[in-house]
Amino acid sequence: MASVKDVAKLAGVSVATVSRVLNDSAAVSPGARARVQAAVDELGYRPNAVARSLRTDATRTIGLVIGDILNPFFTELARAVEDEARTLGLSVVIGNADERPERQDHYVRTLLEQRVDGLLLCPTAEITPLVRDTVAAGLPLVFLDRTLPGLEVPAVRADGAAAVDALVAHLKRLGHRRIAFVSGPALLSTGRERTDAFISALARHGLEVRPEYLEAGDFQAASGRAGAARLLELPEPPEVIFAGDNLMALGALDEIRARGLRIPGDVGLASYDDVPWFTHLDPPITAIGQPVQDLGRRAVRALAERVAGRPVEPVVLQARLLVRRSCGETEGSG
Amino acid sequence: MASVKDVAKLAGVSVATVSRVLNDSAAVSPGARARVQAAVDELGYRPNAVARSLRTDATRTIGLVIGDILNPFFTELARAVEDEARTLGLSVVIGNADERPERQDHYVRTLLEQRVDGLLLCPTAEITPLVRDTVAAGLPLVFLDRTLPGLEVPAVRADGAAAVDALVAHLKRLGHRRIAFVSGPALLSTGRERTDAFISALARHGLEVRPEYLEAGDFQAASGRAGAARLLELPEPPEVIFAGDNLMALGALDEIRARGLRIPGDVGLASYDDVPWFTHLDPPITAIGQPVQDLGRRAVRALAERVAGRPVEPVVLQARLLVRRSCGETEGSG
DNA sequence: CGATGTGGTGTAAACGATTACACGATGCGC
DNA sequence: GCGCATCGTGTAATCGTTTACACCACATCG
Repeated sequence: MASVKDVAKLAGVSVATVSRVLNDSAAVSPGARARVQAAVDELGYRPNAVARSLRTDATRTIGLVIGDILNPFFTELARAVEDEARTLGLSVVIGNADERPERQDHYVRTLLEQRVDGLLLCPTAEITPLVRDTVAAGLPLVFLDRTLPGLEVPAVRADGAAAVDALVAHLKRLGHRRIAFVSGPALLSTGRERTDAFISALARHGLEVRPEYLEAGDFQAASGRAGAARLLELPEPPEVIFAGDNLMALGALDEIRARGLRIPGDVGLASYDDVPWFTHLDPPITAIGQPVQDLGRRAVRALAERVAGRPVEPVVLQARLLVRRSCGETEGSG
Repeated sequence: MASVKDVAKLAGVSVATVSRVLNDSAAVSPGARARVQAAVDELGYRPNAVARSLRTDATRTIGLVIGDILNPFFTELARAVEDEARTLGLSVVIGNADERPERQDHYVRTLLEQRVDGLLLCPTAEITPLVRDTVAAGLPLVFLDRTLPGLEVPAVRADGAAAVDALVAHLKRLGHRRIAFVSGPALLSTGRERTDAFISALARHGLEVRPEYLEAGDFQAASGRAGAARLLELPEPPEVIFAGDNLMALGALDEIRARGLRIPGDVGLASYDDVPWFTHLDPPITAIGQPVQDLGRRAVRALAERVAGRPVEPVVLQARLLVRRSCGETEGSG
């Protein structure tokens, strides 16, 4: 593959001039510029980003470590990150942690070795030594969707407390009193926050918080199904099951269907996180939607600021309730 | 960030020895090895992959350019590719072409500059000059899912002819005669193949191929919806709509629902490509499933072979029919 | 007319790793 | 004790860029 030396030779100039033409970094005479361009075209020269990165100590690449690439929430998030990065001229290397801390660390390590300019991390579980070291080493880092307490790292996330409150209000209006929640892992900030939001929303609306209506899941479909099964076998089963993420909602849906129960007639279903196919189910699933596009874009911009050495504030966007028909019909909508 | 020089100084050896310890590339005395290890740990040294790549002319990174990251088929494919690559110690940089040739080329260009060791490409539309040049330049390349005719590039893909035939047989057995197909773009090999398979399956089963039952779509949901709308407004609408991919099936589903029609009572629906939520719909959607995991894994292995300089044969796996209930009940299953 | 820019260019030193080559110290066979 | 292989090590070149620095030619200004 042709190098700047080859281009220089063919154009009859020095490598410095070639580099100057390629980067517009200094004045070059029109003649030299034209000859360099011609040589570049003739040789099909492509700058070697590896060499450039070594010299400039910048890769124009960021890393994105997500929780689970098969979770449509993260897929959409990755897509948004890519889009924004591309407009900024950055490449994105995606690592799929598969919700496993050791795999998260694997990718963080690899990305570190690849010398990404910055890292977008959706942390899996608690702080690992590697993450702590990375922060300490001063690599530009931004948490996305999830945060880790006690680290000086800005986070870009969505707050769902108001939306959860609106959901509980909606359910109460429909006459429901017995509402169950299948939570995410307490190790994850999103897991904790959603549970807290649910509990305080119940309290605020004067509904009883029954411990047996709190099922612990792990953001995967199987746990949603298992949680739903336990809830539905309670002597007094809940009127509505609220799942802490879309995968657990899917699991709960399976279990409800497998038992031959009807939604919302026999039991209502709601989900944290909205995914496209929720609207295609019968009935469509009531969900709490996060501004995923914005989350991704803002995270990239925040990281770019950090890479440029500027301080950034945490970003908190608002999730919102999307009322559909899976918890019962609202007057006027059926 | 610490470099080999720092490690060498701290360990009291030369950089060559450090490198030898790190790569196990030659005999090193136990004492020196231990001192190097200690220095590495103390400094938290991480090798700079950028420098290493420059010197060794290998990045241990492959590129993957997919058609549309929001299409669950490609998401799953990307996941499989990542998994296999990881076991081989390779990193994957994903580019999302969004089904746009210019965006595909953008990523190919970037990946070329990043000097990936090889490229997995799900080509969007016809051969672009860049792709032709890339092949000519000798970069290890493997086509995945889709192929481009006339290029000396091995492809890893799934053949669906038998599955489409089985689908038509299944539909015929259920008493259906009027079967419509919403095709993918004829520019894509997968679009063409599926249409051909459909037409010859009809012929083989003695069913009429009616031109008005062939709707041209583009693998996106909107075109599936539009195609279904036109089909359903025909004087003699089809008994079953077979969509050329999962997104168009989604669009068709929307249109069918919007018209208040029942599946399969009023019209049947089948889809090429299976996605997890098909089984969660009511009724579950009959689909043709591709061995996505295998496709991804085989593609990575084929590319690794090419990178190693060994020739590889094209790989053709078989898609298979997954009978569910969206085209009518088979005896014994309802 | 000499001093002082300034525009255009080239030379060579980095960046951080790998590795060819050279070299001294041992061990071994004869 | 000599020759020779082997082991362990260090020096320095190299990969393909960018860029500090030096330089020359020319214009401008007092």
